[in-house]
Amino acid sequence: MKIGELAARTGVSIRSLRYYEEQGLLSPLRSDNGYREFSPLAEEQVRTIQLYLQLGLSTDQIAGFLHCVLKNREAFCNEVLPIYREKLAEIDSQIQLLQNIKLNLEDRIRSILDERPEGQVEE
Amino acid sequence: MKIGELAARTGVSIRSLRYYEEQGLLSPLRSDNGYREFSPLAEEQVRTIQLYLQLGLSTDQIAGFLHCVLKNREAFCNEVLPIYREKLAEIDSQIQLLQNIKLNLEDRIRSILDERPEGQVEE
DNA sequence: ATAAACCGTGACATTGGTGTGAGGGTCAAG
DNA sequence: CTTGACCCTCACACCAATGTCACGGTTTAT
Repeated sequence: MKIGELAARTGVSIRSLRYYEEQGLLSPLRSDNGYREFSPLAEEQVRTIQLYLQLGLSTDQIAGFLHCVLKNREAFCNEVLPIYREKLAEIDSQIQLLQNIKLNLEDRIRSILDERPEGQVEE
Repeated sequence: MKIGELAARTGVSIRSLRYYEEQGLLSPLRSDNGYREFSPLAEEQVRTIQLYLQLGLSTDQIAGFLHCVLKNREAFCNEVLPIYREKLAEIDSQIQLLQNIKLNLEDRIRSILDERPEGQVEE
């Protein structure tokens, strides 16, 4: 199938599909006229890529194990687990950072409300 | 004081101080030779800017109320509260997103460990 | 044969605070 | 007068996936 059809089937933009190829995540054949020709398997492949992107992995990381997970169960691809763990640690520290900011903001909001029960003043 | 001294006092890079000026957060005078001349008050001003940046506010948002909060208590600056609330909502949704990814990652890690108690396989 | 709907590549914009380097003034001390 | 430590502006790089032009070739249907 051509790129437009793949885009329609997956909901992923043509631009992104071309980018995935550039990053080594897709390897469509080329027709004589230069058009990309995707196998039917590409559809699932794209959904898999999207799934990993939504986990916050980079195309670089995905490229490292995509080949394997398309053929095997994830558990058989040794690249995956360390990347998941690394990502999890990263997420945890981001959450921590955001929680701290959140507490800080809540404090400050409370202070303002305490100090100014209803009256307001302009600059 | 000149920019180098302000940078040394606050720990903020010269580059950043110039950027703050560009964003309207600092308005140093200029000496005859073109050098920026900061008042002693600038030191506290920079610390205040840093504080807001660490809350995740943009220079644009900070510019909207910095003038006021430097002269009054935050509670008297009406711009502040809505921005805090907006930021808080944003933070909450980011945390939510990260929590979802975290749960997803933990599930997937668990699946892999369940499925592969110890044996590994190469690609 | 012509228009509409595809496809191709290349390249710049986005986000936003900061790093970094080029190229060039200013000024104080030796 | 020279050296070194300041200062100035301008401008590109970064991160990374995606949007969006421009410009041009191909295919399909009328």
